[in-house]
Amino acid sequence: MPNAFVRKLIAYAPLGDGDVRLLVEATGSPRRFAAHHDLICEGDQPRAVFVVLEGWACRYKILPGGARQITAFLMPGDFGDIHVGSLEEMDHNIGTLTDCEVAAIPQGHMDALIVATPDLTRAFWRAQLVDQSVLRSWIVSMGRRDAAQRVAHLMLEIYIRMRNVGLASAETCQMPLTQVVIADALGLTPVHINRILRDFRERSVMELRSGKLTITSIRDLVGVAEFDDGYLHRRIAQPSAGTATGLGAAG
Amino acid sequence: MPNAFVRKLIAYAPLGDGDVRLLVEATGSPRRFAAHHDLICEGDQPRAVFVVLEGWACRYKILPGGARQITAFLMPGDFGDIHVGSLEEMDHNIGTLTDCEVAAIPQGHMDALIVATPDLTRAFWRAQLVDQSVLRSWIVSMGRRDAAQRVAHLMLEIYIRMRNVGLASAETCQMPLTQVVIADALGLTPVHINRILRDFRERSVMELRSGKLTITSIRDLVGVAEFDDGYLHRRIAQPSAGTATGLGAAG
DNA sequence: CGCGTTTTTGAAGCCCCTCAAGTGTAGTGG
DNA sequence: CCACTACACTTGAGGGGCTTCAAAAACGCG
Repeated sequence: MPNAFVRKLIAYAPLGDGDVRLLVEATGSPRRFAAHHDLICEGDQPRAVFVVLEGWACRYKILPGGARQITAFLMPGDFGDIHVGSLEEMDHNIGTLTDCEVAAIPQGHMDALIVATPDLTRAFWRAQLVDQSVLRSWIVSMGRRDAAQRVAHLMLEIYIRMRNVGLASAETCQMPLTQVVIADALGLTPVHINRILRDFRERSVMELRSGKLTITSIRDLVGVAEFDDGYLHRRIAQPSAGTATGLGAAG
Repeated sequence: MPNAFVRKLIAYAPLGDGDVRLLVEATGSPRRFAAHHDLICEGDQPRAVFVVLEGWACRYKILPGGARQITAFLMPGDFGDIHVGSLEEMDHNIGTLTDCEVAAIPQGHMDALIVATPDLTRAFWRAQLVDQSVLRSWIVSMGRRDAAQRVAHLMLEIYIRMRNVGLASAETCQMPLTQVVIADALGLTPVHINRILRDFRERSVMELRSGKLTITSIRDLVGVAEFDDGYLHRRIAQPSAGTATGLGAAG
């Protein structure tokens, strides 16, 4: 079974054995990091593209008051900006949330990998577009969704992303985020996250327990999150069913 | 004087006459659009990369309840995703906010333009990284800054971006956004935006009047926005002065 | 001048925050 | 096996920032 990096990219474009071998070679010397370790900090000069093979990491910024805002989760298979080497310095931090296995692909190697074959090129481009789509989706959540909707939306996003790399079963997946981390991602307080989760648990919508997400009622969760919202306002209706939770990127 | 597209890209990498000619040719047949016109909608298949030469546009999503969230402003010189053609359909809308002059570069042409010369490649890559940086910056604002900070931060971002394409003077720039638009970008209500602006006006911090932004006290505005925040938490302090407002991307 | 859009202001209410304390739960060492 | 510690989770009470609702004033444009 190929690693999560390969599995993620295959979801964006069909990759031949040669392509897969290139990807595996590029991530051939991963390193292990403990939880809460910064891989790279604001102001550092980036030299390589990080690829998370195991565990969870995140992008985040710290504000003067000490508040933290997480801007993205990096789950198995996820990687940093493919062209990050053309920046003089990082404008945010990337740190592990759990114990991680991380490979660092030097920028020069990455540049070659992207154009190695047309399939790989397209896979990387799509991955990049999906990442941006998720960023926009987060902005929409923070701007126009209340706390319950944000939590529901994030949980669905995570569940689908985990499923896309083969790390989710029908109703559950690993979800090692603490309530503090969820709060820092959604722009809320841990206290309020706790109340939302209690409500979801009592209403049998979803449950977060000992690092595992269990979706009790996918219908209710999608309903709360208005997860299918984008489709409602299209000029041309798409009658295809099941697209709401089948997307590569979260709505 | 070259168009805003050229001016923006030159800010990211030095471009020779040949490069400039390629860019001017690519945007040679712009079209005019009235304000409040959708250039492309959610669900549409993208075929070209839009380049805003004059006027303002924005990316936005509409939620089931009818609420709008703007996820990015496209000012003169700004353009859409350079690889958007590898997506089957748009997941958000792009619409004009004012009368606009917009060029559409077909995806195939764009693919060639990006790799035409190393300088152009780097300019496009950096522009893309800055766009993502701005997206992350918006997430930070929505998550961890209060209303006054968000307004101040957005105004500074816009002012600097306008200055980068030569469209700002020492203290002012055109800013044709209504308070409703600002509210839809910051995840607030127009009523509250109005109160924030009144407060800034009364405290002689900044003023928004008849489509023009006037920064009365850049010091106060930077202070309110905590615009320099990122630098405070670097591992290695950078003693260089004046970087706070000299960045290509807003903090 | 007349009309639509934008801006402005007030009053009341709710969502989420802040502060504070208490309850698990896992790991460690005696 | 049980203290002890550290961390995460849980719950309550009170307050504040922003929203909602409503209406009037000002602006821009034919």
